[in-house]
Amino acid sequence: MARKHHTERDRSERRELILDAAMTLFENNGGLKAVSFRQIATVLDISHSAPYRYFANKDDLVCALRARAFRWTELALLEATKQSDSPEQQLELLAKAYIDNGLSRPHRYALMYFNLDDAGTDERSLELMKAKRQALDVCTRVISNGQSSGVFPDSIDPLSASHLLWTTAHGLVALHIAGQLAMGRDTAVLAPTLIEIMKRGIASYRPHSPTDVRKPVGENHV
Amino acid sequence: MARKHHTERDRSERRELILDAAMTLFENNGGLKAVSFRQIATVLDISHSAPYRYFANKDDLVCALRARAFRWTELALLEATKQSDSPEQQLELLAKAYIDNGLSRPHRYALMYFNLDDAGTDERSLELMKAKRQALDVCTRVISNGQSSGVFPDSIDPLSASHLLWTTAHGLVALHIAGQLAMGRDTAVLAPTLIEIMKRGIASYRPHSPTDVRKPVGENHV
DNA sequence: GCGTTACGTTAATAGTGTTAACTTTATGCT
DNA sequence: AGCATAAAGTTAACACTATTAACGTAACGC
Repeated sequence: MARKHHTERDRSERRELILDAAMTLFENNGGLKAVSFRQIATVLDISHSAPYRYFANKDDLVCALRARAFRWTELALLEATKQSDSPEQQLELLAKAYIDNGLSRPHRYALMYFNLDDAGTDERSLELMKAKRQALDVCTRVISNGQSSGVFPDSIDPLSASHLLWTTAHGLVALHIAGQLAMGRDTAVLAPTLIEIMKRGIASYRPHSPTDVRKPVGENHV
Repeated sequence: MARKHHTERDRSERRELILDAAMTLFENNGGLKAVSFRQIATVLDISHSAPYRYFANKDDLVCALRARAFRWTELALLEATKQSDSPEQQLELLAKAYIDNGLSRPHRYALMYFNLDDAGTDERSLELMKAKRQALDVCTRVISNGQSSGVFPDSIDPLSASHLLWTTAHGLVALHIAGQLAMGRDTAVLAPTLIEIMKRGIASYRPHSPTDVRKPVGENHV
């Protein structure tokens, strides 16, 4: 029974309702396997093909779920940066928040990353890309602020630096939740070591082309 | 029609045949979605439930596939180390081989890692763990050799160092093939930067208490 | 030769994504 | 007001999937 429609707001409300149900199924049962149009329809008490009016197919729905997960990540990162005003501490808090978030919610983390991107150009893919970008920007801004106030060396641009940190943190979290890092070594020990090494590495890093070095960096930073 | 049996060799031969078919389906169609017992049975001209005599279920079969992928990785890494006798060059070759391998075969890489480990204790899981461990050991040996000959600092134990390098390389490859690193930054540029930073970081790294890191750490979980 | 047993087969169950054809219903227009 | 329209929802169907049970069959050890 279609109640009301034609208003764009109502449509997206129902869309969100479907996503809510899908995300609940995902979180409760731990995995995409438990997320099916039929299960969603059951909990929402609608027919199993009704969600197709809102999502072209399952990939489309999953894409929206992933965007949601990235938005939650952004919120967690934003929350972390509010705990301090010092860019240096903010960066540390950011790393900690990111890693903790990933380790404590492995399925959600896998939802975001364990998936070969189809690199679609439709609306949903753009929404996903935007969500990813906004999460990353939290880090980029902190680095940018730190460089402006002279706390961080500006031998590397903020976006590249963000990508480097993201890459490093992702390696740690992804390997851990994939069960590869449980071979006697503990992630809790590996993480600080990795962070320490990255700090020292970045501090002493100079790009290959000498003209790019705008500011000499000392080894005694950190 | 059962021809011959009771000989363990024949049984594992047929098992390998099934795995061959599964892997071919996987590689050709790019993903686990195309790997089904029925498709395997079709190409092998057997009934769709025959493979169940060799694999308890699909997870079991996939587990065996993953072990295979790790064994191939080990072979690629071994091949790389043969290109040089210097541990320093070997480590560089290792990193390059690992990254190239992952980037050029994203689906196979995803098969290995994009998957939350059930941490099963059955025979198949042990086979998988062993394959992983043997691949990692290639790196551990190179580092160990380098330390013995004084080329690498021994401020960190070889296994920990291997994990660190693995983590770093995995972050790069995993993020790239998940499509997250295609935002203007090129992985080909990011990779050398990351390697450079890691080199500098490890070179200047000193553990907090020198005896701490050289010993494996117990299972204090996060 | 004969029973055991692994191997293989068919049939059936239950669940999935997806599409098509149909019905309902709220809305905007006349 | 009434009516056409288009969105939303429904049912039915198709073509897959994993998995299991019941049933043959052929090779091996005895």
